[in-house]
Amino acid sequence: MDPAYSDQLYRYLTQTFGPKPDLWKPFVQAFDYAEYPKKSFLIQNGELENYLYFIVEGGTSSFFVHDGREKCLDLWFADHFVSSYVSFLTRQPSQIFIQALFPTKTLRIHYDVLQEFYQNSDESNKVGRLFAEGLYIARTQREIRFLSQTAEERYRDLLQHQSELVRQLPVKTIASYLGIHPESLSRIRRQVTL
Amino acid sequence: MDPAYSDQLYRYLTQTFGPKPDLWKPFVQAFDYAEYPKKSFLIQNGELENYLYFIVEGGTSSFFVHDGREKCLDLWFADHFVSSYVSFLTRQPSQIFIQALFPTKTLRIHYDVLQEFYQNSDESNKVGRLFAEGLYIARTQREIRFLSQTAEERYRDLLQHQSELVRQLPVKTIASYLGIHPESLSRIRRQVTL
DNA sequence: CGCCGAGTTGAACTGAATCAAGAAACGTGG
DNA sequence: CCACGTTTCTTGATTCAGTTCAACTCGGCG
Repeated sequence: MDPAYSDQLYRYLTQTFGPKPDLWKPFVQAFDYAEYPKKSFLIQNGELENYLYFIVEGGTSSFFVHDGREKCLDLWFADHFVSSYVSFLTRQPSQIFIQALFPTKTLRIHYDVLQEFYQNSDESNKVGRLFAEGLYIARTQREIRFLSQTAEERYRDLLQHQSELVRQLPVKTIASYLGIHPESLSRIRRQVTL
Repeated sequence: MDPAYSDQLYRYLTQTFGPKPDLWKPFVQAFDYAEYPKKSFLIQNGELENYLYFIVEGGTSSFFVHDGREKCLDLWFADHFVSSYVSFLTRQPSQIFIQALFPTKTLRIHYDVLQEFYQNSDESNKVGRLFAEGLYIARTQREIRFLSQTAEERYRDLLQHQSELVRQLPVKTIASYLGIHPESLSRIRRQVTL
């Protein structure tokens, strides 16, 4: 494994959760490298999620399929963690797919290894707590947006705050992230662009 | 304070997070009693959330107001924790209201006191992690339901799994929890009951 | 060159919102 | 304990956002 990847994870952890060299050194060691070609799956519906992935490069979409259409729950890119976290936590089969939107490089840690950290290291539980709290906050904010904004408002906000993302990703992916169908986003784009 | 309330919290913690007498005894001590009349607010929009509440008796609705209509995020009843948790965690003003649906008795712990536990007790971080993970799972499941079911399907499921709740709460509260307006739930009820 | 997935457009449709009005239930004070 | 005013619930008519289905275009790629 390119040690630069480990350094990237180490830096991310230090910046996000504080400098804890005694924890981060063994923690980073516990990750192994995994690469996913564009459109390949980190996990599929029905499988058990055994990993928490740190995205070194690339990006992923988390979605489930209903009536043959993809329903996106979130998108994650470099320097973020991704996982079918409900499956990971509950040890139940995943309801969702996670797919690489680009060729994606990850460092991943196995469930059993993370549990060892939680059992043996006090600080790791604090990190786990902060991580889960962050996910909860993100989900709540998204729910508030869905309950209070129209699809067009959500699209305009995305354009304003994540315009690179809108440029790089296909319409169908953006539409799914916004909770609408590609045809609808296509119409919204005509309105908004003109 | 009625010591029975502390016992109830102690029992809940032991059953949910495991028997940890050395942690639970001082932890339960750190809560104080607070009572909320029906329709009173545990917290209002714009205020900073300083408490995490354990509901001893009664129930609450967490909602924000958009275009003059209440948008419910969740309902919590006896033997559960409730808080404007995003405000509590981020120390930013609350976007939401929490209102007592019935006369409601709570034990509540102050933010500063909880932080002391997190700093001084290793196990408390594990509990905080498990708690946040549980909230994240609940939010995710709710988002999946919203993205894959119609309002009528969500109502039927609620009837099936939480019929007492549907009986006890006003239509407008149920409607808000289902993400629709009272007029729409009224129409759905006509369909479903017949 | 031909094909195939991605994006766009149109027309009809649908679930739920909106606005308005009336009926029922509630609680509050006299 | 009743009377009154205020919510709450229901119903109807209309509108609207987004879906559905189908047809067509475009750009890339084998």
